[in-house]
Amino acid sequence: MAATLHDVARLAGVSIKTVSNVVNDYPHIRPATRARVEDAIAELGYTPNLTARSLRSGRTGAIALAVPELGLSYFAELAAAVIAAAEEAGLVVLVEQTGGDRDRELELLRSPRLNLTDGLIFSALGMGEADVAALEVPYPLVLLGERIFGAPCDHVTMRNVEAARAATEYLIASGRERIAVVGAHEGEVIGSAGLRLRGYREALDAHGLPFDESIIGYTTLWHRANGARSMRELLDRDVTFDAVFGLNDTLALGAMRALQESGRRVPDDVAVVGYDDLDEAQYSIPSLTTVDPGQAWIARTAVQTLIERIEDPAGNEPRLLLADFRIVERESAPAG
Amino acid sequence: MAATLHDVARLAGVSIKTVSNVVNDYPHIRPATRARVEDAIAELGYTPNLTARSLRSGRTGAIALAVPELGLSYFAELAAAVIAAAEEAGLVVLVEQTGGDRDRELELLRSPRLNLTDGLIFSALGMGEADVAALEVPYPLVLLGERIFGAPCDHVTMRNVEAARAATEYLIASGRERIAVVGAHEGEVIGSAGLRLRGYREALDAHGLPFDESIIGYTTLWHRANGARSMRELLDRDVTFDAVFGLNDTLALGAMRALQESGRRVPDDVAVVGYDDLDEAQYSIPSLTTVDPGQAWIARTAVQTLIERIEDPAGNEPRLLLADFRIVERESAPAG
DNA sequence: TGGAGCCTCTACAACGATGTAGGGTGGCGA
DNA sequence: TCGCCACCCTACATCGTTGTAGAGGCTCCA
Repeated sequence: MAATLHDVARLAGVSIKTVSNVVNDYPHIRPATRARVEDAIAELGYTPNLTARSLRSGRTGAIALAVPELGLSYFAELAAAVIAAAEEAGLVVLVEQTGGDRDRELELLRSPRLNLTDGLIFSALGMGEADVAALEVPYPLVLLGERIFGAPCDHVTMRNVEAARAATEYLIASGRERIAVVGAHEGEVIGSAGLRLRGYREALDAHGLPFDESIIGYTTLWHRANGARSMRELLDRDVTFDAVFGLNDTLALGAMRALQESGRRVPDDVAVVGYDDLDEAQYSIPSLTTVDPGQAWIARTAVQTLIERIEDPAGNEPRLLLADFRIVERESAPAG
Repeated sequence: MAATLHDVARLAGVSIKTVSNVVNDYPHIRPATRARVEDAIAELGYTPNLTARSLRSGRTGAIALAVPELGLSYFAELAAAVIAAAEEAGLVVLVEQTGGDRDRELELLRSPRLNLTDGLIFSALGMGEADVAALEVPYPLVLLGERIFGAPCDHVTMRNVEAARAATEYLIASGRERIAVVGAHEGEVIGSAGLRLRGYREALDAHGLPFDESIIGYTTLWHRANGARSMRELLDRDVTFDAVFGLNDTLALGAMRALQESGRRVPDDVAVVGYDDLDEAQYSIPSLTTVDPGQAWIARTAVQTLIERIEDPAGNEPRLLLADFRIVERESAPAG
């Protein structure tokens, strides 16, 4: 069994509290005592039991991160950034996958498993405005994503509408007029899909271009496979378009794949723009023009904000923090 | 503050142990008592404090997973599979990133942070045979990867040599004779790179083909960017080859990118085979022929094995468990 | 009628750490 | 010489839970 304070104390001939004081750098300890205790610690290979410390202190030193699925590159990169930021702050990260399923998300928020952690960074995908009450939880919570605004907790996210509008305007500025969309969600207005589609429509409106339902591709999960399938459906419809806005990079990459299979050249026949700036977007053929939505900043800010909430749960009013974005020009859609 | 057993007990007018018994489905409780306790639990919204339970029971219900980096798709997909398998067993997963750095790996193995968990699934990348002693740890440990064999712990991994040999033989069978490699590690023989290179050489030997150092591309981390860079270096050397074996898919995808940039057609001029069968390999242009190394099985087996070790730490001798592999034929290298 | 044995419940100790209160030292100034 | 204070250390209670021992009441059979 692992050594405890008790074992060390007995070996060093002091009380357990003195050992605890040595471990925690309490100043008033005679150098001789300290040395004796440190020797005993080294001899027994003592390390503090974090579970016991947690029980006593009410802090675990761990935070939870809930994402739909790590198999989706966007969330893998998000998790990587969150874990790195947490590590710098001395925290470890417990990762949960919800599958983007509303019921599992709601269940997770109430799950007692979370009390192994000091707080939660929660990327919602299935919940909607109606579930806002479920976010009123008795632990520090930072919300990511865009399903819900006006939540009773801090919210770190991106400027979806503005960024999607900018991406669409970038295509328009390069001379494209029939811009298809891949990845829209039927009837959805509150999630990434709805907001990005709104930005797209705003850009069309601002430039006097018509919104044409026949070049909007609908899908469910934003997988590569769905991007390719959605594009094939558009191609089968026999409509014309000279550009595609993929509502995220994986969709755009899948769509690009389907376009090229069908004999279209990218960007000559059809320009393609994505959204997320995944690592992979640099290495596709052609490389993908996309929106960098500020994910690195989001991860750092989410961790930072959660830490503030943990240290001061009452704290300020819930805040809404928005990342800056920028268009990353690559081959799939050169600037006009 | 959250309600405790004590609060529930007072409200229901019973002892805390009785409440504990209700919570834990101990059978001998009068229905009337049980109902009273359950009402009190509902009224106070009591949930058990897992930290206290952990301290008492010595189990946390969490396991740790250490990988080099979630930004690498292979490890993201591995983590997704491990978390899913753990969830089925009622465990949560704490994810650590080591960056593939030997010192950080060694530090992690000794870290007291791990005692928030019941055990560790450890994917080593920087450590070598010399560090085998560091794997003698006082907690259940399952090793992944191939840096170290003969470790004093269970080891779940893949048949690197055989699979790489099969991939190379697949290329040879399709008529290729000058097969370049991307992703070799200078002088390394014990890691994935060394083992896969060995399989490659075995295949060449078995078919009487010469091993030619001039068509071996060396890199460090297996990023797309390094695959592309390594391929550009090969192209600059002005050597000839009619196939490329990327030691993993991301390298192969980066290499394919560089090949096409230089005007080579894949697979007509150069066939490309990868290793890992990432989701992405289905959607590249052309889609990537690759080795499915049995990752899903590895994830399930690692979790299963770790659970067995947690339940019976003495248990059997350390085992070496090897996944089956298969070649997945796609466009980048059609069968001959 | 007197145990034996089950059912239902309680009191207490323990997991390993830390906060609080307080008990001895010794030095120093009055 | 006394009292005060700073220093060093200890004893004990506590965090919220579960295991152990056992108390009391009941049924049932001899």
